[in-house]
Amino acid sequence: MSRIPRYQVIYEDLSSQIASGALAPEAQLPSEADLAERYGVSRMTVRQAVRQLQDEHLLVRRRGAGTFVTRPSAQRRRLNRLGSFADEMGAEEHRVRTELRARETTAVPEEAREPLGLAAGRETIRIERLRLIDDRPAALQISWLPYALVPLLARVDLAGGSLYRTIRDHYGLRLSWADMEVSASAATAGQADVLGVRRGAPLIASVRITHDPSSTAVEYARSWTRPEFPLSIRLEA
Amino acid sequence: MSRIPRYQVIYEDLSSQIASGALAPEAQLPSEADLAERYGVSRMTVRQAVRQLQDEHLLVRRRGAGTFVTRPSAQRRRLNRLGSFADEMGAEEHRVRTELRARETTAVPEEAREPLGLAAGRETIRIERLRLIDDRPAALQISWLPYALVPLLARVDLAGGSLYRTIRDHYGLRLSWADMEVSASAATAGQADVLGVRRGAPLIASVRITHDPSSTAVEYARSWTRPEFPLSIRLEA
DNA sequence: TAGTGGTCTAGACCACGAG
DNA sequence: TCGTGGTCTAGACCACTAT
Repeated sequence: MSRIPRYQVIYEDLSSQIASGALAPEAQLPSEADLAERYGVSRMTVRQAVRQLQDEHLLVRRRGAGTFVTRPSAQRRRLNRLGSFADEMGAEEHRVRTELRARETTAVPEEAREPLGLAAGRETIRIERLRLIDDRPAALQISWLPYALVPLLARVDLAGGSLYRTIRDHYGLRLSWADMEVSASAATAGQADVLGVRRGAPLIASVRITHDPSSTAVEYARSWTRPEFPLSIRLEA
Repeated sequence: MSRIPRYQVIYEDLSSQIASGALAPEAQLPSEADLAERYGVSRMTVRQAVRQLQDEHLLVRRRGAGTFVTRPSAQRRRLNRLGSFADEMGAEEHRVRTELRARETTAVPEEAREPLGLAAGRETIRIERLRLIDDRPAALQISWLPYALVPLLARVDLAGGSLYRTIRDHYGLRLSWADMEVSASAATAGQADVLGVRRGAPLIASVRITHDPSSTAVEYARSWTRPEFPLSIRLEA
């Protein structure tokens, strides 16, 4: 008795056919009715698999015409995905190192109260990290996580600096989406010292609130990044 | 005979109930079976409406528990989609005005040559605009477009400052995607003067290369934005 | 006109969460 | 245990595209 949904099986089959090239870019898929017959399911089930692939921009449906594999240019790796710092910085090309500067239990700071949905005085885990790229200081990050969601995180080993992997492996928390605000600020004396820039030098300043699949806020994070390490975003129409 | 799908009607009804507060944040919706009965449709139709709202993070479904209204998160300059400046800034809430500071034909600058795929000395249209939000200077933007793609753009009326609409209406160019890099910089004397900040003040600095559906680069643009107008990005896992 | 995807029905059984 | 959302069926008619 398989516990895997049928549409998921179909999704993975079509997905791997696209990845392997068996279904080439621009190629037309069999009609939904055909696919339903081949997989021995109803058309609605096929549609659920196809919709998932459409959401990932691997397939395009054209009413009256058919379903087609998208051109590879549109399949390019999304730079706008929620990922670890190493992912974002392109860890393939550069050596990313993390220096843990502080990890402690503190009352939730004012600025994080509302985003995290915590009452004043509630405890959080505060984690301050310096990110280095090719041994050069690149970004200072401070995260606050509700203590109730990640108890004892202050004592857990942070796997290679990846907070996301740690809370997934230790607490089963999956991170699903984040709202991020990006601005600019002048380096304070403390930031300047840590990041190796002059006081008042411009930094990329950002605030991020990360949520789990049920939209519970899991992390409030601020970061300051040297301008030589810009953020890359791909925007689609 | 209505040509609007029923799930769309349900979607809009629920959507406006959420917007008006009739369905408050954290509130539980009636069950899918209930909604189906109320709207006089089958459950699958209700699910289609709810899925759409879930995709937009307005609702959260929890298996075994119910469907709930999401807590709202601040809406700022949304950057997930390629759109006009007014779109990004949320033109409903704020008055966005554009001051055209320069429009001329010039040789392609060095920095834009490779992104636009132009040989040295080729001509471009250069457009410099100041964006004001509620009459306060917010961003300085300079765009270069290959002359060959938009001949005589220097003389065409720029509809309310929307370059995108103008080149679509006059040249049939549709913009499909853009790569953007966001960083920070210190205001030069000229930028400081135009934007009303002190020289050396931090600004959000970005570079964007916009493409048409066939991936031809249509625009190379730099902009400097005051930090009170941060960019907002939603990241998905 | 033939074939495609878009919408929709009226059921069904199952997995999960809360009390 | 009971109510919820998750999955799935076997049909149907419609809107649209290509020929």
